[in-house]
Amino acid sequence: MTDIPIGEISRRSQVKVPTIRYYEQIGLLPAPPRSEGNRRLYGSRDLRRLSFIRHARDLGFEIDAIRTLLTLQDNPNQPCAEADGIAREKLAEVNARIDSLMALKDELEAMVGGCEHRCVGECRVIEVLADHHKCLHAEH
Amino acid sequence: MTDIPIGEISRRSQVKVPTIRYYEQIGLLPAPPRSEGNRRLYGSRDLRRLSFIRHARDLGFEIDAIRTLLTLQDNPNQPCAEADGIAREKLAEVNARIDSLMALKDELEAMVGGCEHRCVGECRVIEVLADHHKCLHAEH
DNA sequence: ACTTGCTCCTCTAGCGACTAGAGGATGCAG
DNA sequence: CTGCATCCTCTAGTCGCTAGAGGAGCAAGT
Repeated sequence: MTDIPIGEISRRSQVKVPTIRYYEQIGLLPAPPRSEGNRRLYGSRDLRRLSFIRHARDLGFEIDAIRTLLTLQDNPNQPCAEADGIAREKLAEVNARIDSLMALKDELEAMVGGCEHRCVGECRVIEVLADHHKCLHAEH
Repeated sequence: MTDIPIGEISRRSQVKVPTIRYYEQIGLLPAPPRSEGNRRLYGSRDLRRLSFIRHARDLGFEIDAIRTLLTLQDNPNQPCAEADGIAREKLAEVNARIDSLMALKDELEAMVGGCEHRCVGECRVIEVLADHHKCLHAEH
């Protein structure tokens, strides 16, 4: 499992080629050795690291948080309070985002449902956007 | 309700001063007349437009969609199918985002709950991120 | 008249996390 | 040996702002 070219590691990790190069550039992925023809050659360690990154990105972790997580992963003898903290923070963030999206969903549903499809002058979508008091939720 | 300076219209519309200037720059808000001392002077029409924009942004509409919505608002004699369509699209998007955030929430909760807080070597947070098969949801 | 302190002006550069494209080198199959 | 896929580096663009420099205008107090 060694000497994997960038295209193949891209396919296997589901991370696009330019993104992999970008990760190298910002120091998230170590620069791999090169072939005689100057091509990057990756190993299975890199594949694991890339999959880790991709998975964490999918879950909405920011690059900086991932950087911390990767450092933790590299020295496994430390207490994991920090990793746990990062995940907890993310969880709180996700919950907040769900809440506001649910409110938004209600509002959009009311907009779409309430419109009689005649002309813009009477359109509820436009009306609601123009006049905040027509909102279901007053918070925002 | 005329000759409102940028700071006041910012306070009233809840849109930050640089953002208002940015909206002018990208042609979302018309350039207002200026005072002798070259200061922007807004009217209540601008206030309504800015509130509309802000509200739509809060609801997650992109600038381009808002541009369309504003054009529609400016000519109220057209059928509103387009505005309705934009709102419907947004609704579908929001629903999709809620779904994926709910999945994410489950996953994060399992991570956080499952960790025994000893050291990184045994941390479930790191483990789950490193190994996709430990996920609750296989889709991503 | 002068100073203080606030608001405003323009301009440029930066953010995050990529993505797109130019222009060229390498590698491999037929 | 000819195509074509893959790779390289480099720069610039995306979106929706945000930050900061450096300066001008304005209103109130002394």
